[in-house]
Amino acid sequence: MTARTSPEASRDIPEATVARLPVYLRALTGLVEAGTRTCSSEELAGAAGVNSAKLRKDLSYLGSYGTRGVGYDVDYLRYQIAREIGVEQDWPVVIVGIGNLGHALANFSGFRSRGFRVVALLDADPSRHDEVVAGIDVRPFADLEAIVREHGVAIGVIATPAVAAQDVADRMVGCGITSILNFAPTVLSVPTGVDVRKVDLSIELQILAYHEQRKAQGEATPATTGPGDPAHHELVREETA
Amino acid sequence: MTARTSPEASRDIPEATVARLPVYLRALTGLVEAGTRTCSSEELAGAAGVNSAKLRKDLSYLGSYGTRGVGYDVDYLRYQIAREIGVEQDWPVVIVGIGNLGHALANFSGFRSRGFRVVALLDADPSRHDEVVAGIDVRPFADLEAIVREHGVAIGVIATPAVAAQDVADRMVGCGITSILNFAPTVLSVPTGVDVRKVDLSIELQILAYHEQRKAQGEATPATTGPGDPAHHELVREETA
DNA sequence: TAGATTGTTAATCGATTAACAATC
DNA sequence: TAGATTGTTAATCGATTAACAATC
Repeated sequence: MTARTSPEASRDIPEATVARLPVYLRALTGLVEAGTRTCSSEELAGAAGVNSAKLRKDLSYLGSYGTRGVGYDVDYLRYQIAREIGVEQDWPVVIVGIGNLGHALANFSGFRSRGFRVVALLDADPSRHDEVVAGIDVRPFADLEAIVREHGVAIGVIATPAVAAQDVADRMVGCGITSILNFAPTVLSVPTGVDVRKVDLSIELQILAYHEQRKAQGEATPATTGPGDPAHHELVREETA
Repeated sequence: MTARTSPEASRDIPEATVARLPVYLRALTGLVEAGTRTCSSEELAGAAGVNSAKLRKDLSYLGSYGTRGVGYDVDYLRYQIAREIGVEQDWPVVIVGIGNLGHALANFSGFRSRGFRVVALLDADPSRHDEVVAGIDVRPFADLEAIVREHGVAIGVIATPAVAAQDVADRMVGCGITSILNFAPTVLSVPTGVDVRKVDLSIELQILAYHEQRKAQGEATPATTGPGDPAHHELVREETA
């Protein structure tokens, strides 16, 4: 791997901070594109949607990349965060399951610009092996091992139906993949040392529904109204105004 | 809204617990479908991918729905959690932005079974207004207000490009939507009282990349290897085995 | 009654935040 | 020097976990 420039600074970054670094990176990229050379923690925090105390605390885990009284050099800080995350280099990824969602993921242009390169699309369904999606051939799932070996893939994306996901994960782990992004609505079981992150549409919506329900409860509650009922809606409107 | 059966039990559920309730709900639905009548916290926790102490603590915020020495009635607990989340009723949602991702979301079958009903697909691009996606007409974005009023929509999904997302959010908020699920890679600014949840592919992958990079650092580090390099891959494989 | 399992307590851990000394 | 802003401290808050009394 690339030589480390600041070997000790990167130890033990809290997980909550790690999850925000990509947000800061994106905000900084926006500032670079807007031609901004320098920014304060206040400005950057605003762009990232956090408060400035949290931002400064987060950045302090990486090192001291700002200048007191001045702020941060946008481009320099962007580079340092990208390096810390590890996206100065390109990570090869495979996507398994080329249904509607797999199509959308394969066509997602943000991959390339943000440190990732889709090296293969795999699907178990032979009828999809003729397709070319986003300029990439869809290949049989059986090719997984060969592709992972050939490209040194460490990150896999699962976009299959729920029933297939555990099998796909097992095969991925079996051939050396140690990070999985799972879009299938299942709990995956993987050995220690393998990271799984989950993106789940229903869960996100249900979390919103929970809070929405409670907002509605805070209002006057005519027994006959509810979400989906136009009368209910007017109440929501008042609360928001 | 529907009358509350246990008015005091649902106050102040911690956010971390709220985020896990949908996971428990899904696990319970799986158990119901498998014909399981009763389960212990240990079993349910296993199915949900958490430890049993956390599960019991979480459930304790809802009330006492288990029986000591016996466990939980699967169907009864499933109902109580669904009611608590608010998905015993159907929430009408609109999806704005019918590109690749919007297509995938519109076709996502889990909506219906999990408490949501897509009542409209909207897109600003007139060339898409002929399309029918998942049996639903794609309509002009200008119809948003009328649709929200007609169906009492409280939850909106944004699947547009990043540049359009803030405008879409403003319009949604303006016509009474108070919960937004945002797939566009932008920080949305919304007034207090409006909930936004964000799903961001690049961020998830970058979080994985960070950990992946650190796994690689723990190994022997021949200066010339890195991810994407087959030699590197063999090292990853050893760590996982 | 004996065994099993919940619901709760209390200790621990991690994350957030405001305040401010350091310093440009 | 005076004003601005970082990096850090310390207090607070929230989440996790193990242990166990309650009780079926």
